[in-house]
Amino acid sequence: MSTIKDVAKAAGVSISTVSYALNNDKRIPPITADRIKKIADDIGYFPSAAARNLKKRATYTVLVAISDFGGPVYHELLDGIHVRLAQSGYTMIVSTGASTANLLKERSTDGAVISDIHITDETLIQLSKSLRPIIVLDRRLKETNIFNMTIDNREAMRKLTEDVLSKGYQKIAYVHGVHGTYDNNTRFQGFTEAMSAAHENVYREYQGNFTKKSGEWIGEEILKEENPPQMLVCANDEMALGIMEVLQKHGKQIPGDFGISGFDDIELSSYVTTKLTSIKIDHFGWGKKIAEALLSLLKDEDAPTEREKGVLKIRDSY
Amino acid sequence: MSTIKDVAKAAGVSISTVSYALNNDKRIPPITADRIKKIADDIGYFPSAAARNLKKRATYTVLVAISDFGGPVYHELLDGIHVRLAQSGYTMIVSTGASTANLLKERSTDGAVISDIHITDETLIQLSKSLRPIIVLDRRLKETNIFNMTIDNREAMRKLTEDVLSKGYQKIAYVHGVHGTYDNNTRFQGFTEAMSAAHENVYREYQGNFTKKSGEWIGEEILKEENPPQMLVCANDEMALGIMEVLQKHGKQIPGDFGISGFDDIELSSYVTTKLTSIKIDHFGWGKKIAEALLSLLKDEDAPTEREKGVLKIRDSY
DNA sequence: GTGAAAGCGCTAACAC
DNA sequence: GTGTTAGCGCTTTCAC
Repeated sequence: MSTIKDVAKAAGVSISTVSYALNNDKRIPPITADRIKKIADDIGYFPSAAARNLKKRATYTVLVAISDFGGPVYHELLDGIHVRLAQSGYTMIVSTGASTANLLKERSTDGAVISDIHITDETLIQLSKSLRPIIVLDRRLKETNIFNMTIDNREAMRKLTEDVLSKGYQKIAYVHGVHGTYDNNTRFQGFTEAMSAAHENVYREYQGNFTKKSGEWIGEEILKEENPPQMLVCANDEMALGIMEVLQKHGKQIPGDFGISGFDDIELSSYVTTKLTSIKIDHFGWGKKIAEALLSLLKDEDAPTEREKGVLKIRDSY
Repeated sequence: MSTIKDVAKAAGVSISTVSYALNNDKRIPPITADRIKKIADDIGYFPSAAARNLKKRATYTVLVAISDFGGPVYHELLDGIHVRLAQSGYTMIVSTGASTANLLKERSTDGAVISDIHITDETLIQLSKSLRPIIVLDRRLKETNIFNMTIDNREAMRKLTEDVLSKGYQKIAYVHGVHGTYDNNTRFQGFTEAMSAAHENVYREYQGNFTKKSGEWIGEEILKEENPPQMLVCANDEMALGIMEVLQKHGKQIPGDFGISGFDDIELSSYVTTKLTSIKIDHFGWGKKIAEALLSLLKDEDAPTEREKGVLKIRDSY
């Protein structure tokens, strides 16, 4: 492993000249610079990130922390963030679980995007004191170095619920995701808002955890009920898909016997026979906006951090 | 942002004592060590990764490079790697595209696991000279610091094809994934081996690219044929699912009019009505083995890098 | 236009 | 048991 010293020696110049040349400093004439670059190349020299980071107190790297690699929603979001970051020469790294805490604490990146409900608010607030800009996607936090970019769940779910209501549905139940999470709370808020406005009572509430499995359990539960709901407004697509699968397997018609709606409009919905009515989020576009905002924050500029809108995709499931 | 100096000053000791205390050096008596740790905590001190990395010439971080965040196969693999790495105090970071090259070049991690066909062999070989252990999952490379851990595609696909043959199928076609990739090549090899052994001709070959969309196109193509194949052995599940969807949508029976098989046994298969016969890979377990091997290599120990076996999951699609 | 040298925040050898 | 100090590989100020 060669260092800048080796290059300097091989080129017969000082290490500072090598540094200037490699960083395209205008003081070095192109001829010299090219010669040095050529030599560096031949030697197989690459600057050490550790040394540069230490000296510059910057890493040109951004961390995106997610709760797991399985979620169907992350794909496009990560792509969106990555694309925009790459344009500006930033490196994006992704982590989960314990790794995330390590990376944040030790300032391995210049900024971070957090979408991992396993990280507590307290940890984040503590960390925000050493790591400058942190954008959170999965909660709302009012803190100096923390910026919020969330999806306008409430508004979207209100619209969806209004649409359900307009179709004449009664006995409308709500299927919760993980209790206490931003996404679940705000989606439920939008739902109740629309229900109250229409003077409708919430017929029943089910407690799921955003997974397809939890949807399946709820589906079984519904099958056993004497007076089941007519309509199931679900906090996300995966649960809706789970419920739908179980109900259909038992001969229920959707729509007909039951109406179902989701949220997120995940790609999976296209693998399924009855197309799910859902809220589509442009995760790729949103990812680009998030990166854009983070880039501004890294330059100490203000950044727009408005809520991302969802659009109602009416299909066949109610 | 506080440094080790601040802690030393606050504790009235030298920076080396702080360093020793924080790294649990036995020379520092527990009382002192605890006092110093407490102070570090109060100050909100965390060691800088950059400084430590530079000094120790190690990062205790491992990179996993994948080709995109969307693939349904990566989820469990990443979880498996992460779990094992975390046990040994290593941090795992994941990257795609341009970011991967940056991280590898600048030695931001101590080792790497590569599953990204966009990275050329040449790049990898060049990089392997500075970054010590690299495990590749998506190709076979014989190079000093590069280790191969691949799935035994050939053997698995041979078994599957033998099973197809034993069911009496004729007019058997193969659906290729991305041309030239390790996975596609070796799966096709296994297929042809079994076919030759049974003195069967390959009825037809279709060229897909591992995506569901490409499966759909192939499905359309098949519908137009006068003498379509009876059986479609696909290089992966996603293409098989795409074909199945199109054929079923046009009233074809599976099995019956067509038999179909996949490879990978992705979770998605469970969203679909006709369960796909496929090769199940224990990606989580494999991930743990990969991490185990990398950990050994990082300690300069030998590592077992045998091929991962797949198991045939016979279900309903042929 | 180029070089000498300081210093980023740590670790660890060595001295006491 | 604790402190002093060199040095990891760079960037950048300041001289020349």
